Amino acid sequence: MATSGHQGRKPRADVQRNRAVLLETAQRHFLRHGVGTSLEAVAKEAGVGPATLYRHFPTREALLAAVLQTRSEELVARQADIEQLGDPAEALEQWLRAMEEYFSAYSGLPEPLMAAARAQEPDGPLTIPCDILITATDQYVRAAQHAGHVRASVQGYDLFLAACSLAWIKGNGTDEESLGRLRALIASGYRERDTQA
Amino acid sequence: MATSGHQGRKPRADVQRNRAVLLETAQRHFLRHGVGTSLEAVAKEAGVGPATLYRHFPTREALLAAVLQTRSEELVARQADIEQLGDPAEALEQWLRAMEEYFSAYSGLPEPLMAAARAQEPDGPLTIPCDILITATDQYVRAAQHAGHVRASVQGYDLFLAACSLAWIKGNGTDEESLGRLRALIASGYRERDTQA
DNA sequence: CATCAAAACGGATGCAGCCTCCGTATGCAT
DNA sequence: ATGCATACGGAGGCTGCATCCGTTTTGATG
Repeated sequence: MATSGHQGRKPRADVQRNRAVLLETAQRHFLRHGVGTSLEAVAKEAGVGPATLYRHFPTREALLAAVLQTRSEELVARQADIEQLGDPAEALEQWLRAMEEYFSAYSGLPEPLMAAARAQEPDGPLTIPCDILITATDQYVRAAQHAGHVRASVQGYDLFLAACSLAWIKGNGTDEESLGRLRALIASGYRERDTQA
Repeated sequence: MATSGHQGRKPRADVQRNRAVLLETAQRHFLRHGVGTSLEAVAKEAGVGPATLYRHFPTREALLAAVLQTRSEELVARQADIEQLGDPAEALEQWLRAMEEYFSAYSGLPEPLMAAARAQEPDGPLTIPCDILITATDQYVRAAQHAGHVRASVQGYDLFLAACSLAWIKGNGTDEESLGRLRALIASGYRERDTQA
């Protein structure tokens, strides 16, 4: 699959190789140092000059989007699992957890996500992926609402924001205990009160 | 009052003047460009060299703490108002709003606050102020719990985190509508369910 | 296999911001 | 008025970002 389709031209060999090694190196650096890591360092460790990195990925956001692309497969896989259980409330909960973990992959990731989420026109490389996630969340929310498990006032976007926030908090070093309590607090905030088990 | 007390030495005149103008200039720059603003620019506009700024405030965090110090008076004033109303639930809610607005004063403020909040030893200039806020929040929470308005599992620290998150979200440009919904969601998350209002 | 043009590479470079060193100027006590 | 401690601030080293341009690599063609 990769970039998919057949372009008008055939891609050169080293281009693909450089792109691949850049992506892998960037992912490791993002993991270790957060998304704010030095792009020069990434280029150097990838064995290419800075210009090559910028040629492949014009902005830090573009590089980030490309790295996330590979990770998003996990999320899709999770979606398959989630949709197999019939309970919409449980599905929503698991989906939110999946998103939160996805957002927590690299420290500093929530910031650009938030920036992309509020962008109206798809000007940034992250805008489309974000919109997809928000839309997906909204569907889970609606399903749970239809089943009477989630309050009517809640929107998918709200819970996307909540997941982003949780990831942000986690990324800033908060202990798992407090994080768990906050997660529970949010859950009991969006759940319908008169749930008859 | 100022730095309070009587030191072993007497402070020089220009020192105090520089400190004052630096604080005022920094506040304006923080307001306009966020807490990540260029410190060199602050120094230049304050009419002093970079070294002077760093001598007065060794780190960005120190400068930030000093700037916040002046702002914290508003918060104290709010506390007086809040404690006058007898309803603990209402008091907690207003306190959380006050904190959120305080945290939203400058864009980028929540990050260092979070960093300071989890620090064990008071190594950072923001650690003490943060602990004060957390303790205060905990008192409001306990009062509301005692009155049966807030779930027993909730801790002050949790709501401090929540306020921080809301400020962070607001600072990242989210519209007031979504923000309001999320705020309501959190509120109905920490409130006790069987409130016989 | 030799040749060639397009495409990609990467070092060099300019810029901005951080932070520190050290010679100089300033303020305060005497 | 003098002297000394104290504070000042420009210069400079460092890191990271982003771009330009001479050189190299690649793959297509004869």
